[in-house]
Amino acid sequence: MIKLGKLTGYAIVLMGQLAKEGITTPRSAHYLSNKTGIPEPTVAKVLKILASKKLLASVRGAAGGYKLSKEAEQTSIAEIVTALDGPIAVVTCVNGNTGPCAAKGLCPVRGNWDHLNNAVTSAFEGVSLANFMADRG
Amino acid sequence: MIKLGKLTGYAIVLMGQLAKEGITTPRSAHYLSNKTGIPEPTVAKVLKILASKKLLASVRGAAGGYKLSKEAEQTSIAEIVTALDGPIAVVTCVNGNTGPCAAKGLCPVRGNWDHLNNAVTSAFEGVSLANFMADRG
DNA sequence: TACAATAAGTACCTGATTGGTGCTATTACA
DNA sequence: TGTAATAGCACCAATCAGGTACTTATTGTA
Repeated sequence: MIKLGKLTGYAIVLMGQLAKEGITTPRSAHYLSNKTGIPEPTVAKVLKILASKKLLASVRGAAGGYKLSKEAEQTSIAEIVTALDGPIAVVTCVNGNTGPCAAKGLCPVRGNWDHLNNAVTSAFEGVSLANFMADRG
Repeated sequence: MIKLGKLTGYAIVLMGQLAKEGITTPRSAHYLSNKTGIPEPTVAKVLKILASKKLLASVRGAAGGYKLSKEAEQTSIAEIVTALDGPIAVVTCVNGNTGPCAAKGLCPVRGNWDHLNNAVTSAFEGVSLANFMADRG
């Protein structure tokens, strides 16, 4: 189904929420859980990952929380996806990964996966978080 | 990881092999297994699926097998992916699917997934099986 | 100085998805 | 009539992702 992980979906939703709220004051996991309906432990997990990848800035201690580390226009969906699901790769045997591909020498299309991979990657890079928020009533 | 299913990878490899061999005589699952290194039962399964989706034409009986139902130029990767992994959808809550999205009313980016989805879909549609075979030594 | 609120980090459990296998029926050719 | 091949099931097993819990670290406030 080519689907992204659920967590990636949550990440986009959460960052979308933060984009709406602005980047002034940090928001806690508890607050964002209420706002989005995503279970709090899961929200916390996603936010931690995003913070570790520098997509969110964290403020520790009482009255702390998370906020966007840059404007919504500057953040591409590709960055969020990469943070959650790792590098965008449609098949496991793309370049570099020599081990598990049993059909190494036989694969008649070997080396051409990159072509497809780049197409998908640029599709994600072409959409920013701000694009996501744009045409909404 | 945005990855396609393994079977989808096999499918592209197998169709690539058939493209190389031409569409004259049918090739058996046994033969294709030898050629590609993919285990025979798995090859059989993938070919069955591709045939049921009309991407391959099957010939039953002795000396039977599978061949491409159309030229490699006419077959997009999107068709193969759709046959194996179902419709291309990056998240489960894209339009129509109302049930499982718990954040229905809350989701701040609701309705904008299509944007992303279309980008990915056209990326797959833009690559044909022939493209895959093209620049190979 | 103590306490409360909150993020950071780690580890684990569980359930769904998917890859893989096997069996039986059916078809066609020699 | 026997053999070679696909068709169509149903089933098993393993991997992986989602979710949860627990502990530690940090900061503001009383």
